[in-house]
Amino acid sequence: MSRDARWKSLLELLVERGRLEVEEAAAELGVSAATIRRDFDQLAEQQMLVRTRGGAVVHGVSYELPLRYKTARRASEKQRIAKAVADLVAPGEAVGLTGGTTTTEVARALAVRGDLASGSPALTVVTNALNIANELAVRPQFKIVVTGGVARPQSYELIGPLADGVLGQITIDVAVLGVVAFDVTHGAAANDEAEAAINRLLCERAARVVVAADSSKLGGRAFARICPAESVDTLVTDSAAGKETVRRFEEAGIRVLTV
Amino acid sequence: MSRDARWKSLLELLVERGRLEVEEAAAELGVSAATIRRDFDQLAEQQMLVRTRGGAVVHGVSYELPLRYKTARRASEKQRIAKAVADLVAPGEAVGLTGGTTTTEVARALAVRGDLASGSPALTVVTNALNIANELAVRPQFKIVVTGGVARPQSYELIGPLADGVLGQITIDVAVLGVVAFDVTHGAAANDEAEAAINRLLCERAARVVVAADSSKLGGRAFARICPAESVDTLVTDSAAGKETVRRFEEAGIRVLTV
DNA sequence: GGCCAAATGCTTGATTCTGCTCGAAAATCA
DNA sequence: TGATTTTCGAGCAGAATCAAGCATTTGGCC
Repeated sequence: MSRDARWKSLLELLVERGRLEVEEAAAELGVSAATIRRDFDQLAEQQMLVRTRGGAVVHGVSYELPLRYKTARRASEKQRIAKAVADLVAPGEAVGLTGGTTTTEVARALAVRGDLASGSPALTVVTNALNIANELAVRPQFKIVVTGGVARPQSYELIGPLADGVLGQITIDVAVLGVVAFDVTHGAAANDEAEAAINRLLCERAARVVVAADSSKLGGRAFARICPAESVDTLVTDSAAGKETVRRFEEAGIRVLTV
Repeated sequence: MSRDARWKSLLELLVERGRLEVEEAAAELGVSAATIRRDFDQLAEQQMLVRTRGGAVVHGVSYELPLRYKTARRASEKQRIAKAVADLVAPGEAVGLTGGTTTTEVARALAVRGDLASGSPALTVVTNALNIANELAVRPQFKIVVTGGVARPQSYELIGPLADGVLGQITIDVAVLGVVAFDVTHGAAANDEAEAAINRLLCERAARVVVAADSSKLGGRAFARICPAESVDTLVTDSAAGKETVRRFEEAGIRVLTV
């Protein structure tokens, strides 16, 4: 197991449990305790965790936010969804991407789309997600516009009033929303109200709104509402979505793509 | 199999799996490990992936932040300079970082500064460099403010009027400039006029201005001027800087640190 | 066909990583 | 306080990986 994979696993276990012992981690990952100690020391040097005698604890008091670091769940569904979303974008358009694992996959799918390969800015991408901007920045076929703002703690999303100001100055063709819940009556929702506010603004500036959500997100609710279902034009989800669920979305006037 | 086809396959496999090992890829494509290593190196140079020992990972998901990046020229000078610059920042301050390899090292040096370890936002970092924001975003000890704007082609710097608007709303304690040339009479300069404009704005919002430049940058000129030498409070450079050069900066009222 | 440049594969010396051992320091318990 | 146990840190050897150089092959071009 490479060091990258080991570090990733260690951080995952750590945010999940809050604290991790050397021997415990060594047994779990199948490496020696000495290696784990070295890993802990190196991660501690980078302030990714705090060493304790015999183990390590998460840095600071943030016992929350496990999701960003989890190995993406439902990876293959997400990739299929991402591919389908990418195909909804025409060359030359301006597309807005919110943060999240699904939208990150959309960004990657856009990056490998052959018909965008050449031509100067074949696509304009507007995003408040640092990781997406960072991945696409060096590709010559993209023009990347970043909203600015304050990074949400331990996350890659930019939020806050600074971002609002920038978004007010642009319009886009299609907004792709990564959501934590999407329902006909409750609409699309995010975990954080500031995040939801940015996403809402992005929707308002867009001619078309696409929600990318695997089937586990459908029909649920979450704390911060982004927009009502009527604002959404297209939903892309996986084929595990129930027939009844799909029908209700379609009755609400939303085009549903299942992949 | 041609190199193009090989690169295409490698990137496809990489996007699909997230990470790829040298031997694994060599076996899969039927070429030698040396070729794969060269391919990985070349693709990494183009920022299409991130090299790790024994393999490569998708660009953007690596935790191996400061370790693999030893490839930059004058790496050790840059790291010493970066360390010294980081020590000029007091806990709780707001520091502005422009783009560039030297300032990226400053960001990494700040990340490993022990006295910032705890306390909520121990440091506020304002930057227009996507790579810096991305690296620091997950550290709980930093509050990251991104200027927004359009990514400069093939680079990580955000530029343009959108960034101006955001910078106008904030002030910072210390601005760290990465420059391509710095001279007593010609001032500090960058390669690109839009980049210089952002850097200038950052200076104007700062109480203190620090220029981080290795000795090869001193005494030269470059296309786009950022600010006159009088605007700079401190210059941090390496000990290879000529005595006469240093003296002239000091006579201009600039504090010079050589490391 | 002959030539040149680029790409590929192989070898070698150096670097890095990992696991193990041993003495020292720290924590626990009596 | 003192004894015991656990953990740490450093050093070392083996294995894996890397970088560089060199020979061979491939492919284009005249």
